[in-house]
Amino acid sequence: MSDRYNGKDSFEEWAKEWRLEDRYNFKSIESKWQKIWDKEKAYKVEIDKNKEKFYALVEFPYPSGAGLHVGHPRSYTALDVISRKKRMQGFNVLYPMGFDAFGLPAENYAIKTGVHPAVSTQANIKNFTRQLKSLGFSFDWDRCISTCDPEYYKWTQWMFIKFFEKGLAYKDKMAINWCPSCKVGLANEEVVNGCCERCGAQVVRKNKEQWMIAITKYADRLIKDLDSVDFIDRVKSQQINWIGRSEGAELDFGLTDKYGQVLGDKKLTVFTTRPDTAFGVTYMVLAPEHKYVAELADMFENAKDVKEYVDATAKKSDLQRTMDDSKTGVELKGIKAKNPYNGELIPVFISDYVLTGYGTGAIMAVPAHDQRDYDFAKAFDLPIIQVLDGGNILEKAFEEDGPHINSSFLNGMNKEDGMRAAIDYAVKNGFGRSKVNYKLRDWVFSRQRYWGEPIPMVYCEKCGWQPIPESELPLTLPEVPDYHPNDEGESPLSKAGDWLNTTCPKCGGHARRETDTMPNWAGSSWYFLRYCDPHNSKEFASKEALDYWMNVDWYNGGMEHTTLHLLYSRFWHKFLYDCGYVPTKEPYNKRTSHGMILAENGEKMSKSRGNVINPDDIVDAYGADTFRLYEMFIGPFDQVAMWSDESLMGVYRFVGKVYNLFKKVSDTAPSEKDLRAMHKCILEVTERIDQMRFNTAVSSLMEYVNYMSGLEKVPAELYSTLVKLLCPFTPHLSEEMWARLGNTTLVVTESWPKGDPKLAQDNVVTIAVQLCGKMRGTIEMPKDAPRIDVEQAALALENVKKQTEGKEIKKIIVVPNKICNIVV
RNA sequence: GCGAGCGUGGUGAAAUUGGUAGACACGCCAGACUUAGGAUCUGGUGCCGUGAGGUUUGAGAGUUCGAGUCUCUCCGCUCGCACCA
Repeated sequence: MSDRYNGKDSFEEWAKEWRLEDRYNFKSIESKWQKIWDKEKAYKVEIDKNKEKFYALVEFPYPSGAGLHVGHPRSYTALDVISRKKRMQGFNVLYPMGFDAFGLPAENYAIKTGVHPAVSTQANIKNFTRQLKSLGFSFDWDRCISTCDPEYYKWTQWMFIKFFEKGLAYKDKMAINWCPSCKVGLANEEVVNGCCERCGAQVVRKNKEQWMIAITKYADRLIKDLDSVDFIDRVKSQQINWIGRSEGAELDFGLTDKYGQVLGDKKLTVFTTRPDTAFGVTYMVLAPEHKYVAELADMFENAKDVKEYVDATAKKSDLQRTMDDSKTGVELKGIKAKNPYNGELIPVFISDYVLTGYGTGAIMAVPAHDQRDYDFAKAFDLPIIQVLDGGNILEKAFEEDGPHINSSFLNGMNKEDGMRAAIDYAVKNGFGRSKVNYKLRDWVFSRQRYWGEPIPMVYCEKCGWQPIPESELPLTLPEVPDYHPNDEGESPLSKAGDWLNTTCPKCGGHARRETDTMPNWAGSSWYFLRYCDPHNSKEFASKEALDYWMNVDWYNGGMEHTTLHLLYSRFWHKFLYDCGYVPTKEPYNKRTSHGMILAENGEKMSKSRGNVINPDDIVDAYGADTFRLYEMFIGPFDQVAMWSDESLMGVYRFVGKVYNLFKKVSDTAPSEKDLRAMHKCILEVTERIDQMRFNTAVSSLMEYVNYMSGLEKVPAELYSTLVKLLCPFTPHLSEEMWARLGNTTLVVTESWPKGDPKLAQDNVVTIAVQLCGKMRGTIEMPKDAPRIDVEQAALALENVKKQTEGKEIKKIIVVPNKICNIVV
């Protein structure tokens, strides 16, 4: 145990050293205990069925070249505090860390420097690991994983094959979001305001063959099962919003030539949430990309205008298309649509305000009750028929509810009855059906880049797309001559020579490998499962491990992942559940989210602004404990916070105060008042950690320390309780002071103090005295004093006497131990 | 436009959920001490007023013995989605 005694043989010899030294030397203290924890594997965890488990999870970082950001430790420290406290409370705590290691930056770095992504990624992982260890997090490092490790991505590929086998992964040629700067296709979730989430370049449409995963099949369950989990509200509502479920009906409108002659079996199907307004339809609109625009082109009298408009739309970016809300379009002259409710013939237009990807890419326009249709009708001088009573449609569309008018059999009905009647009529007459639509699209899963998981599929002329046999997994990344993607959207893997050619696993004939790779969201969709059993080479995780460790009890991460990683991984997990590979329907019991840390002036920290704070510098100058404690004290955990060097100093002073307080520790017995302060602090800190109110937990500790600073001598019991309560926040300092108190155990494995509410209460209370609700003074009373005593004491106050003189006292309200309010 | 949330000192923020507003910390002011350090310690610090006192939680109203907290109206801010039929 000489490590503990700084190399000295006994406690006494070591004590000689620190009794002289009165400066808080965080450097030697922190490196000393980090070494001891490492050596004793203080945070290693195994399945232990005699203990209740607790699985705490934080989002694993992408190991960027820039290293750790001050934002990372906010989340990591918070769950480290929770994990450490749970451990001290006797739980078997799994708190793992790993690396989400595939991604574009490593590849772009390779293009610039020629360094293989695997090499730079490994170097970055090493640096991140060093940084994380320097902060004293209680991760079980034996479980560290990396998504770019073939032993890991073998299972990512295996799961992709399961998606394919179940028909949920399919290849489709479709218009996708293309980032011309990253030269890569993007999922809908990766497009923010029409721009690439990663680089900010404007996204364009590109027709490409893509692997897709049918997340929309799970849309309803992804909404419904939110009821069974404890996620903060803004996460739930954002996910529900993103999935965008809306109920309505699909209606088929017949198509005719301009004389009303029916065009064979061509039907124009639309989705609407208000089929009950069908009597107000005065025209139809197709998205310019709608297949009928090409199929019926011969019939258009103004084919040239139509083509011009279609071409012009194709050139517009999504952003341009949504920014401009003036309504443009072209009538398809030569055809008409027939309203199945009243048989009327109405004109058909194309316009870019109708989106190709939502519903059927065609709408029935009800200008009286939809502002967009209204604007279009005004621009093209089309009739507007009001079918819901109310508003003033001379000015604008009436979008609220009112009784039906001008609507034949619907007249007089409210919305609910009208909807039912309209759909019943459509079903009976065979031109419609009720239908649920989602904003959520299937997941575009192909990336035309090198540094990702190869998609384990081959194409055979005879057999089509085939998965490679399981025995060939992992399909490792081949070497390529260069990492440049090209503008045609071909992956660097298309230059991989021999690797491309293989045999078809079905017929044995020639086959060619898929050259696209998976998105970086693939590996992170199931990493929490691998942590349960990270070294298993036969399964992605054993049933025993999954049964014991799942679910994740508490998952903290950024809001920016709500409609990306968090949604994808819930979907992925549900799929594995359906296949019988995981025991639970949802992966995470509880989800919380931390606020961002901004620079001192409230701006985002960024390299270009030059205002980035490097955790290494803070640890070097003030120590990990101060850094951790400061990040917990900086403000409400779920809100944005501004970095402040001056506030950091305040916390540093506090930590020094705790260190110096040790010199006053003595064998004296604690007084009743001392115990009150102690138990109050225990109760507050315990409760506040559970509620993630870390900033107020820290202020409780500060009050407790201020109390002790006022004492001549500090009873050892008070100080050792402080050391334990501080342990989740400042584990190094706590460990050192615990040892100096003469203990030979590790404080991180000690038990959490128990607070006694009875001992925390004072037997004298201060009661506020009010006159008509206004504060007039306070009185000291024994706790739970009888009402009559309180009233008398209150009335006896000088101030009260003066102001009640000659007035009638109507009533006196006494709130026990708090308030006495006299009403005159 | 739709959805979620917020508004309290010079600053970051507390407030046991309807019961002494401003805990804790930063900053500032005054003082002490010094082997001048990123010091440390003591006291003060919402605003107006020398004072007694008055006043105060974005603005206004309401409920209540009592409102930062509940209700309504308005103003302002943040985040997410957004021509989603």
